[in-house]
Amino acid sequence: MNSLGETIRKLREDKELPLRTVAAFLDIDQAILSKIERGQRNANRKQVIKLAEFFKVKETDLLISWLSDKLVYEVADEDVALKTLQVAEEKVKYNKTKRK
Amino acid sequence: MNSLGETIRKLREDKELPLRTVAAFLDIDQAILSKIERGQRNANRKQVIKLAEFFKVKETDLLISWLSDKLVYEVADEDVALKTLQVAEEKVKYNKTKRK
DNA sequence: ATTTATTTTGAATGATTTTGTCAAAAGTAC
DNA sequence: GTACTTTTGACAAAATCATTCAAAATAAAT
Repeated sequence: MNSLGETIRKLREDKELPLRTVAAFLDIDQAILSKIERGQRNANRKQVIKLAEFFKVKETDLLISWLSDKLVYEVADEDVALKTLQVAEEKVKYNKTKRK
Repeated sequence: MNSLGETIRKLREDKELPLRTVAAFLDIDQAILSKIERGQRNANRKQVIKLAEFFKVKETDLLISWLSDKLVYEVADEDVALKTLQVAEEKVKYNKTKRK
């Protein structure tokens, strides 16, 4: 249930790699990676995919972690956060059946 | 389970009001309202609140509808959409307990 | 069917947000 | 202390988003 940032920081530290190394692989400045790891910046899809490749973890897992972070952020200061997520879920389910 | 746009279009048509009238109340161009009703543009919070006032419906209901639309949009083309929403839900729940 | 009212579209513009770079400051380990 | 890593914040470029406007399309009324 960790954020993407926490997840990749742990992966990186377990391998004892500096930000520099991972950032180079992603082709971004290490400052950005630092911010991503601490949840100060959002990664983009390409970066998430490359991170999965780099750390050899399931791409889908990382994508879900990343996307759900974005959703949580979007409803963060709403007291209707939970309700909103539940309604969104129903809408997605409904769209699924509807589409063809 | 309707989108915000569908909801307010119905409200407006039931009262047989032109876009112009509602748009004037919101202090926006009618073109924008037209787009909002058809889901081509996102409303902002202030507009949603004014819409609730105008149509005399529960502000919270409209806000949830609006916010959930945004979430659905964000995960729309993901095949992990549902999973993502569920994970987001867990994260929100977790944050709730954590935050004192 | 012509006129009138309403709605939709899209191009242009402006504002805001996002994304990134860089260099200096802060922190860690030796 | 020095060397290395991480964090910070100012700044610029790019991308996204909101808005306006006028014209085109649609619908309604007579």
